Amino acid sequence: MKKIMIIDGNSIVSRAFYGIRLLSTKDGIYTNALVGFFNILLKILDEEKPDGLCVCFDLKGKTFRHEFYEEYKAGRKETPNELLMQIPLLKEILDAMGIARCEQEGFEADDLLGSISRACEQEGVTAVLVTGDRDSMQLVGNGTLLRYISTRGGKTETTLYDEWKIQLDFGIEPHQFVDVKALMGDPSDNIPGVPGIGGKTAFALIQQYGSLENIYANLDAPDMKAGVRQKLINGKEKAELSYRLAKINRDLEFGCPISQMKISPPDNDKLYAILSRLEMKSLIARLGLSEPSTNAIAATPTLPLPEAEPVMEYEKALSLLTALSEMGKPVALAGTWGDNSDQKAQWMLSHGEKVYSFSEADFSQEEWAKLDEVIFSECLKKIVFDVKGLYHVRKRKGKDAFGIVFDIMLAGYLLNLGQELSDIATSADVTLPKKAEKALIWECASLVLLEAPLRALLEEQDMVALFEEIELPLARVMADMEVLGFGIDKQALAAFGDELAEGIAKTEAEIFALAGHEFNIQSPKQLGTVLFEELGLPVGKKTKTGYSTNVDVLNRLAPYHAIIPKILEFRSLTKLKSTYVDGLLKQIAKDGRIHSSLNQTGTVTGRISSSEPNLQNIPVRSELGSRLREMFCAGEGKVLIDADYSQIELRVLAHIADDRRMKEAFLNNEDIHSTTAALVFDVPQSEVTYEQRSRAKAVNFGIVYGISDFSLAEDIGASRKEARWIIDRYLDKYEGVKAYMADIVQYAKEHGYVTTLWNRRRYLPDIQSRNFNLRSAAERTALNTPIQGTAADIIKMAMVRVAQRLEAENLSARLILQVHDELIVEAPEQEAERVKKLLTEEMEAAMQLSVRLVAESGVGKTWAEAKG
DNA sequence: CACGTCACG
DNA sequence: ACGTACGTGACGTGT
Repeated sequence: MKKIMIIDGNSIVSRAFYGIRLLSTKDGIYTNALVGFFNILLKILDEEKPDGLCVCFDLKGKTFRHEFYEEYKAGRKETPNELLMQIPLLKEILDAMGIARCEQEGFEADDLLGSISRACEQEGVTAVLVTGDRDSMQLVGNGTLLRYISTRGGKTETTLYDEWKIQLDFGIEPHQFVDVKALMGDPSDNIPGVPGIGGKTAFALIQQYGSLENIYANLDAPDMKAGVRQKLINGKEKAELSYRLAKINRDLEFGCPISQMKISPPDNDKLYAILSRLEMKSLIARLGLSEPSTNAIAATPTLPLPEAEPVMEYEKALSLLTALSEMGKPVALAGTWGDNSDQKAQWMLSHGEKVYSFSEADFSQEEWAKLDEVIFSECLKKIVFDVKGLYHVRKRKGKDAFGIVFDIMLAGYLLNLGQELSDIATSADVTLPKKAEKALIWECASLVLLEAPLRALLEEQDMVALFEEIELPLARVMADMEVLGFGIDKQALAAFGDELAEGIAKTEAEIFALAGHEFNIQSPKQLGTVLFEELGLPVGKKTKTGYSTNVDVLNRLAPYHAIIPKILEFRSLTKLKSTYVDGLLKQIAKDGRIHSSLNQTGTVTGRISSSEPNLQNIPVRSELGSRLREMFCAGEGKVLIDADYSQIELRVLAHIADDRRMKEAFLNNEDIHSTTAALVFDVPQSEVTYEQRSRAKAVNFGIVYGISDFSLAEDIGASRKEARWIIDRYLDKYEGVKAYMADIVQYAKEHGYVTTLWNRRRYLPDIQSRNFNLRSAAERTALNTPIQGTAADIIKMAMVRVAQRLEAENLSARLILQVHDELIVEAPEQEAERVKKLLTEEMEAAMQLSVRLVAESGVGKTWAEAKG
């Protein structure tokens, strides 16, 4: 046997349990953890294709508890009975499947994993540990790999760790996890750690000093913070104890020889009986149990990983690159580079059969410069993973990259296949070579295998234009935007922060006076106690954990007590200070600007998202908050040009729904909310009241989101009946919209997905659900996604067009930010008028709809001014 | 780490 | 009869 997979049964089954909502058979046997466990197991078996398999369990007296042990629950979180009951069933199924189990009285699953993998290392067998527990990271190395399982939003994600990946993700060696845990402790494992030292400090200390021992040997080091030093001194004993507790025992007799971990054929009849009793039909089908001759979990041969062929001779390298360019078929490109410019680069290229490796170290400076130029030239067509990341790498070196024709990450995003290379391959049914230590060769070999199948899928789903005309060129534009960043007036921002701090102190004092004592206003729990128990205010909404104290609730309470407006004021002030002033100050880079990250593959609708910091949610609606936009400014001698689409989502709706009245309103340049009010309330356009217009506006928004009378009533402060009447009137007047709402839901039910005008696709599995809530949410999504997503397509197209025109016209103005329906360009003052015109033109021409797209623009030194 | 809250489109 | 609008990201609290 060459490779064995060792599964932490307890960890995986509990991940599965919490990842899937409670399911039960008609006899009331819970099965969700079982279903989830086998989904995960089959998925990773398929990916890893090991020769042997073993599932470990710990036996720590965790058996079924009767209800009179209820008091247990009051304290620590105990494993719920619904999960415990499924564990014996799991073992039964594993036995029937012929999968080895390993459990030793008094041993933790961790120790079993550690000891079995140690035995594998001694026998030269690769051990792949499968667990959702970070503690096992310490076991990685010497041929032991770890597949870390996490569940996010019901989806299972797996990450394969070797030493290299651990170093990359955590910045430490695998064995140093013991030292880190000794410092930070782990309450769930009763490991105390050093009091006052959390994860961040622990990792930083170990990264700096290497080990616990070395930290204590260097307590007097000048860069050791005094507070940390004191905590370390006080907690020395606890640290040493924690170290012993955290270290996984790898020398246990686990009483189950590795040779017996071979996967044996399942007992068809027995397995069939158990699974049908548990109503796990899809597993029966996946295991091919109706036909006992087939065995779906048997290992199938896997692709060999090619050896990398180093190209070290300059002439040979050049002729090889020329040959690859002339082949006409794109080649995969993967590489490593240092963050420090003095580190040598290594690039790998592959056309499918071989992987060629080019190391900077093998060439003279001149030779390498030439090779670098050829590799990144337009003639050599390349497939990469994360093209935006590549542009950044190149920029850091002062270089560019041309000829990138395919990005597996972007294709995986558009095709809804997942974020990581191996997820994408699995979802696209492409077999990759086994992932080995040689990560770069693997990546390069995998990229080239994925290109053709993904391109075929893009063609099949009519997304080639979206990919080639929007997303791929957009990646370059976004990379430029990230590098440019947004200028900010640090002094003004800090001064605003001081102003807020004064206001906060004053408001806080007033609140304490009104409440009669001090408390933490920022704690919803404490605030709830003060408002609803001490002051006896009427309880409106409740949350899962207590009283709701959100804005809506507080606004309703405003008439009852003078403390309420003060709390609202406090909330808005602290929000501004902590999230915006303090948050933004922390993010100002050395160049005095803010460089947020723009994520091209993060949203389900096709929008871009912004983070660290998020510049897409800078306040604008409140007067005080919008002062922040005065701090966002253009550089010396430059101005900002801001343009936003007017009513883009409703225009898209008018087009998609092909609604006669709505299109007419836009063609006549009418105020859409007034028109809607006039139609719904049956008054002449000129006599629409403020109140009517504002209600109509809420309905227009509501329609785009997939309205319900309840929520509309909530929003406009009307009765549910009244809201119902308004919606009905609306849909009678806008017949096209009414038909669209029915049609799109029908479409989603038939196809399982909805699309935008550029064929961006979103799958809606819940549209078939028998659960009313899930189904309704999916129906609203079916309504909203084509609208929001098409608007996203349009502004992305506009960004590409704007960037291309700026370049074509030799202007030095550049896009610096996008906020969903708004683009911000920074330009030298003398370019302002030209750019303003160009910007609105390109935004309006980005897509031809049956109604005009309209963009409105402004120019100013600050964001506030430009938007005004 | 989950939750509540709130900022934006 | 159901429970209640789409999509994001950041912060602070508390388990």
